[in-house]
Amino acid sequence: MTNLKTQIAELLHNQIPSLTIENIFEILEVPANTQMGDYAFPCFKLAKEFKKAPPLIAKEIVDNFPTSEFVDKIENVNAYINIYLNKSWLVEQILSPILTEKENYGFDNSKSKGNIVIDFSSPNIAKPFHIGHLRSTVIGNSLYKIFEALGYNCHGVNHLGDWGTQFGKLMVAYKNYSSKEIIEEKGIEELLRIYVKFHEEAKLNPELDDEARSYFTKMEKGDEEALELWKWFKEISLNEFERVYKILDVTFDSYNGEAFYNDKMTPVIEELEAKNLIEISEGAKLVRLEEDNMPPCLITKNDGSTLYATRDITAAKYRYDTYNFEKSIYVTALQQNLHFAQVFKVVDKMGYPWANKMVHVPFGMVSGEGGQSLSTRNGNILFLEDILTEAIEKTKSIIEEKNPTLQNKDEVARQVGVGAIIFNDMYNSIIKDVIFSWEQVLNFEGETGPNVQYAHARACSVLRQANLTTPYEKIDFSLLNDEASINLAKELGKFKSVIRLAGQKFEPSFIARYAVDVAQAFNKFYHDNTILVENASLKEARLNMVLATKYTLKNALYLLGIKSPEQM
RNA sequence: GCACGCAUAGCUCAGCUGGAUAGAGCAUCUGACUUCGGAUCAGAGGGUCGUGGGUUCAAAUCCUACUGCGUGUGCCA
Repeated sequence: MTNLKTQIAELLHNQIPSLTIENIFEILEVPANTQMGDYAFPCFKLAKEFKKAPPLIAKEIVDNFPTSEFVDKIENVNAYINIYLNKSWLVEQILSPILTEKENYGFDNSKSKGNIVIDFSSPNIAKPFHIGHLRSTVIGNSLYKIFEALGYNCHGVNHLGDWGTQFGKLMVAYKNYSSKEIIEEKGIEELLRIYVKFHEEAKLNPELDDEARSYFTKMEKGDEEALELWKWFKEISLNEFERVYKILDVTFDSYNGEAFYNDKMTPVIEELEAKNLIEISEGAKLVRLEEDNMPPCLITKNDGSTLYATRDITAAKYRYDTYNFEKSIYVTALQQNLHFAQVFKVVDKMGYPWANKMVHVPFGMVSGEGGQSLSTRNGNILFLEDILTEAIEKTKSIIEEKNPTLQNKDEVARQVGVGAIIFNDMYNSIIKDVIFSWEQVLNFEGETGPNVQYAHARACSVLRQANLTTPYEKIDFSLLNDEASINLAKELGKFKSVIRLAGQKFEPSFIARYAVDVAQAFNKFYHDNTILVENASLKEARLNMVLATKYTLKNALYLLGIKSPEQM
């Protein structure tokens, strides 16, 4: 499509030499209504230069427009120049590249554009994986695939929350409310119970918080008993996480969490001091950010132990040294906006020019129906695994009803059920808050993941029933001249520019919206046209359209981290 | 208080760096192939784009003030 648009821009450039092809390209638009052509060029901006009314300019350009093999008609409506392309040329221009690239359509697999580090998922150890962690995991995973498709070499980092005062809390809780035996038996469930209990008790007994802090300080100083417990809790949690990542089909290149930076922070603090950025206030070390309109960034507490920001600044530096990144992306909830603004600013003040390559990608919060919060501390939790299980079960019952003879139902149910959850989380702009609703998550009709998967499965089904023999070079694309076919082709042609935009805006939702658009255009095409017709050349032409749709849908879903079963 | 974010149909939201009658899905109602998968398709109703100013030939989109909601704001992450 981009190619098409460039060619139109070149034609117009011959008529309006004062504008560059790039300028014209930018002004060119796709009209809201196909009745108004395939492309439109508004002439308002030419008024000053030509010193004429825009409609007159439009008319002159149209009158002098040379005949072209791929422009069927060109006319002006007021100040707009509407361009109607030759449809068989249009369809061929779009479908040929797709049918050449096949499974790689849309993807630049070169890894030639440099490194990108994506910090995502990053759950806190000792807390179960709940619905709130899903967003970071799913969005980060999608951005990883989007940037790979754009030609970058991505590195997924699971910055585990495996260090910090919370461990002190857990240790105090363990000593007071639990035992080795119970935790060995119940695992993370018990860790959660005592963590919640700790917060309840600490409200009445603030000394508990002090005790927790001192336990964490012990950890930082290398206390053996404390570290032993820490290691144990971490193992229990990692097992749980791995199970969920497997269901979601998400992987990481590194699990270097906060603890990994424990022995790397001292040099960074010294560097901050050497660069005169540190001020000591009430016993704590901090970096003043008043002139940047932000509160100060705490580097160490008054007992000398480190904080979240200390570890993130250290991690930022480590990642640049290790990956020499073009971008370093942090996918976390918007509550952390200030934190990352501070961290980025401190890195900037340290004089590192790559500070502006760090990006925080914030997303909105998930709350329960009725708006209750779902925080770990108050124990009001929707466990992700329960949600996934429920979605998979529901999918299975739908399959039993609609397609009882399907092979490997369990695996397909997993792909569709999980796809529904993932899709639901990324269909809207990620900054929007999400109110978790079973009704919405388990709805598989309309703008949903299963709906897109269904369109893909239908395409596969038709292709299975036909023998596609003619190579696409010999297909007569002029046979695909009905409105539904042309609209579908146009939709398919947008894929690459959609991926580019999704990357620019860090918005997987662009891909999700696009997948729905393609599915809808395909459903319409499928409904209006019988594909397996007698006329062999018409059948082959339509089958190639189906094939191109299949590649596009599958690849779009892939970018979201969703599988495309051939049957469902 | 200050900072940041959000505000479009009954509900959930699109609307690309301003452009021609503001679009989907859900929900409600009506209808559809004796052939390829009805998790589909077609149609109907439903809008002072939070409010007031401003910039512009042109504003849901940009600027500004206000209102409402959310988040954050020195020793959690």
